[in-house]
Amino acid sequence: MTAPTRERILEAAERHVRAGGYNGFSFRDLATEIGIKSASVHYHFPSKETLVAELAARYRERFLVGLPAPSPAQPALPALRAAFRAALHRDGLMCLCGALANQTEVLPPPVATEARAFFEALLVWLDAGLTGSDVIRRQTALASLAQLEGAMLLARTLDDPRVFDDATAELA
Amino acid sequence: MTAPTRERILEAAERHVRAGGYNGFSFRDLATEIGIKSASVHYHFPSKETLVAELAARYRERFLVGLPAPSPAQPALPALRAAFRAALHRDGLMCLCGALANQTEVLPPPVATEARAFFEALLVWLDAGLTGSDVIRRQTALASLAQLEGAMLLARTLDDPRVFDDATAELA
DNA sequence: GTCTATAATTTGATAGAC
DNA sequence: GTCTATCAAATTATAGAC
Repeated sequence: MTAPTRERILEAAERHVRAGGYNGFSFRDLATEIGIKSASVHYHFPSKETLVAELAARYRERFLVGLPAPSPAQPALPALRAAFRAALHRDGLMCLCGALANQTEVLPPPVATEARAFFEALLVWLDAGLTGSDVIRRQTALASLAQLEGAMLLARTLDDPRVFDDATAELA
Repeated sequence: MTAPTRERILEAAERHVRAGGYNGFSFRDLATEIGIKSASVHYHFPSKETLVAELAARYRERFLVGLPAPSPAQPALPALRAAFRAALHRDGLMCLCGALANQTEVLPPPVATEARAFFEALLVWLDAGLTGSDVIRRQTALASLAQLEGAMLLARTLDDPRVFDDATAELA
């Protein structure tokens, strides 16, 4: 009942990126953790760049699938807050794309592109679920997304998940 | 009129950490940039851990000195927003402690401690400048700090400094 | 204070056997 | 698919000459 190796690699890599960013782990770390050799990791993913780019794309897709369709019955901000909260509370780690976004300058371009796409997708989703003028919707979307990512960051540094709840109470 | 070597090392290191976090640069990078050898960097700072911990402490002290004393005439939130905005616009980089906070798990403990102290100090400063009940002041302080750090992160990933202004317009 | 030289380890990656 | 073996480069750090 163990997941296929490729999947276990992605899971281990996700934990590591969310904990320490792109440069915070090695192929050997992943290999040791799942009980294989680093050469076997390279069999599944030719390079680190490839692995993390796929990881970020997968994270974005899954995150978006988990969001409800925008509707008056399901206000956008509480729904997005719940999604971020779940990501933090499930394993106490940063948002994967937030962890990457923080180091844009040292990321391989394909990885930076994927991380950026996560935020652009969320801004589009938010815009569709908000009301008001173009300017107001844009500012609200950016402000909310900033607050959610920042709240995860604070909760991580201060090592207290309740910090997230307090920092985003107004969005609930 | 060139700054002393020790100071130039700190400046180069600050740029690198703010761009790519703790693992995003090496002593050789710093050395090459300022025109010396990496062994000379070790003369000024025995280890990378020492260098970055001092860097974070210095960043915190300077940041706090740049903030006005809390007073009714100088509302806290716009003042803090201006300070973060200046840090971003001066060189288009992340907050140093935000860049570190994002990788708490892989930081040497002394560095993680310094990064954390930055946020604790700002929360104390904010609390003194806000009004309302204990709970309200705490939530407002956390929410504002989260929004400011997140806005810097978004501005970096989306590569557009105006994103910060839009994401924090309500704090002005 | 800065250099050359170098040690010890880690890293991303490849070749080829099984 | 996974392994052993290995590589070239990079990284943190030290010793000792100048």
